Amino acid sequence: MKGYNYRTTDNDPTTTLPLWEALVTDAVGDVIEFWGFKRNHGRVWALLYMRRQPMSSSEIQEALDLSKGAVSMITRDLEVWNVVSRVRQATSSAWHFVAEVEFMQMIGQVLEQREGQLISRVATDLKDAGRLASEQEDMDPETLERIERMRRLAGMMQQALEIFTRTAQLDVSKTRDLL
Amino acid sequence: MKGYNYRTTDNDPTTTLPLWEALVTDAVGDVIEFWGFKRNHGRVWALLYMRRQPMSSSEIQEALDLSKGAVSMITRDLEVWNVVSRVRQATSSAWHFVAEVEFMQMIGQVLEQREGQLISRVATDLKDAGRLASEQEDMDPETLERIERMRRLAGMMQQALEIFTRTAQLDVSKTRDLL
DNA sequence: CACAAAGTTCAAAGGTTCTTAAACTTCGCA
DNA sequence: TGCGAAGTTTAAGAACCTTTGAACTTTGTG
Repeated sequence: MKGYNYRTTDNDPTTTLPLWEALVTDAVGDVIEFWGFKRNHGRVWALLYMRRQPMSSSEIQEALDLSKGAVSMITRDLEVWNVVSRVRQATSSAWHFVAEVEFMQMIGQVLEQREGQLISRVATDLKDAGRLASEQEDMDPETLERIERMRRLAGMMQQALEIFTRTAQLDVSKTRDLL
Repeated sequence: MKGYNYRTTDNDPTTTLPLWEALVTDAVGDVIEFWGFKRNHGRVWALLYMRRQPMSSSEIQEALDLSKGAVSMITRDLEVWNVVSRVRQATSSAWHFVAEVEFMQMIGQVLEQREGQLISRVATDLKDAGRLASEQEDMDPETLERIERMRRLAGMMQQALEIFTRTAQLDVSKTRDLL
């Protein structure tokens, strides 16, 4: 269990997260990491989601033990993905952040575009390979067929992933009131 | 475009793959890497799938420019996942490898188990977090509700991934004759 | 405008994962 | 059994990704 950061028994001068909050932020961090994002993207989102109160960069930094630079980069990513937004607080001149709730939707979108790029590159490469192979003399026609099959395999993966992302978003909208 | 390894114009003494084969193996390598496997798992499988002929370790090693140890480890993984099998050739005392065709199925299985472990760990952690939080005095009941919601979020992801893997396998069986 | 606080950037450090190469083990065969 | 070839293991290090920290830029305020 790596990276856990909880209040120790001694009276630590730095403000650390209570264990239950650390468990939640790290759990979300692990899930999001599985989907190819950074662990800290999930940790920051989860923290903001739990504390309704908008939090400043320095509060996030302290709570999750990150550097100033890391908080800046992570919040920018989350903002671009529309899962966090930046608000002004009357009491302070610094920006504060709040969590949006379309988390699954965001995962779906980002996966879909990452995967779209990949698949189109793969499709081009396999098309090129097929063309080059067929120009070859003494080329086994079965080999050409096998290249074609791999192309279909790639297409199938794309379809399957699309189904996944669509399902994820459906599930979310079905339970929108829950999140 | 990283890692491409194709025949250059000069007459290279080492036996390299013709460009079209390199395109195919690398394309499959990229796809498989996206799913969290190693690029070389995909490259080896694709090579074996294209050449029907069973290939020895040293042939694979030379064709894809891998080390002896790498070929040993990669073929072991592929064998464990049942996408490659080891056969004896009359002409040689060395093991030879052939590709099985249940490639999507394998991806689904491995993802499902990896993801199963993750989700069950996350579920426990969130349950613990909820328990600890509720033991806290002056705990906001909305916060408890939010932890509960994240637990459902994790469950939804599990479901969505299950749907994905099931769909992938369905797609495969629907087109079994194709691959 | 000037200063301080907030926010951003990026080279370098720190981690993690992958690959290699050499030592080691196993296998097949005479 | 003994030898060479085949196959496996693993420690070292290469490659890759993330995070840090310090310099730099921007913003807000007196």
